[in-house]
Amino acid sequence: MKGNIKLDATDKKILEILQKNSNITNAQLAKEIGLSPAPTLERVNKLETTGVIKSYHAVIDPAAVGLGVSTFVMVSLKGHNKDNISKFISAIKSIDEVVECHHITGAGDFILKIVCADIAAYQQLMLEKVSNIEVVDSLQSMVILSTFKDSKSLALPNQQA
Amino acid sequence: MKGNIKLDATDKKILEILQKNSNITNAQLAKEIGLSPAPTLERVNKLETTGVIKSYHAVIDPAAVGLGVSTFVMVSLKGHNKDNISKFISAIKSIDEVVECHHITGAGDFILKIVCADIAAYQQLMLEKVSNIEVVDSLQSMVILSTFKDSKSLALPNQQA
DNA sequence: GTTTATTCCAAATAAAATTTGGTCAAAAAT
DNA sequence: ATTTTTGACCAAATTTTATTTGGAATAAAC
Repeated sequence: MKGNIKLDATDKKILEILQKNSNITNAQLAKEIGLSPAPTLERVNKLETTGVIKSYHAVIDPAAVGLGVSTFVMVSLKGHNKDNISKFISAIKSIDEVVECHHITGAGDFILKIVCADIAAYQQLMLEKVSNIEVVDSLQSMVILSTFKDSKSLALPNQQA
Repeated sequence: MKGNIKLDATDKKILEILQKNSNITNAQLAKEIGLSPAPTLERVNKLETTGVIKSYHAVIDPAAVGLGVSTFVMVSLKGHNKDNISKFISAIKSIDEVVECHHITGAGDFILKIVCADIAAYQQLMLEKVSNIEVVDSLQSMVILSTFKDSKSLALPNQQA
């Protein structure tokens, strides 16, 4: 039930613009895509109700709120069975500093993205929370030294419906 | 010049709410934080002008627009000098499918997040674009099988100003 | 204890979103 | 081939929301 929504060039323009800046007014959006406000709004509403647009978020500067350490962590589990995986996932979901958790192919089983205040907080988080999840076997941390690209826009492919 | 902005409990509430849903009306936001619309708006504006809130974005469903493959790629460069690093970064910035690029400690030098249509598109992207960056030494791909957490909200730490 | 800064509210105003009614053109049906 | 239906659109009215204003209350500075 996904991927079968037809998007024309106008819809794509809307998605490109709203991914870059969702605080644009409907009137301005209408002007940029070359339509009047009424059908523009209608299209945006349709994109929302069909689930193409999932949500809208403010992005904050981590440094400005005292979040100085971001990391990726590769996690290997003790067993790869469904039960262990769901135990791991539910434990991870309760840790606020873990902002992403993906099941992956390759070296590890999961990759996490963690954002927290400083190295001390990170150490404590890893020792007291992540390491303590019983099904966790090994952890490999990669500390982010600096971020050169963090686009909030996905490049839209040429539909192959 | 970062991290020295004082945020009280009300500001934090605002940030928590706007990270979760930036499309809330100012009136509703005011109600949720227990203030009237005027000072609420004033606080939001201040958070924007001081750079605490960086931007606002719509999040789209990758599957709904035909983006079926997401990966992390660990990249090692041939040399770790400034010149090679800046060559790599500028090449990466021009590839739309690369949505994130972080300089990291640990196994590789950089980690990328890539989102594209399918495995064929991914292969082509890697072969024709990423591998072709001259300073790239080795690449290790991790394909995302499924995503269990992708929070757009950072957990705000207790200020230590 | 006065002044100065903030922070806030209620109410007025301005701007924006949303609805409405109807036109037009393309596609489907007859 | 003509009619009907459908979908997308626009202009303008209406409703909702954002924003400004002026002033009160509070707390910090002097």
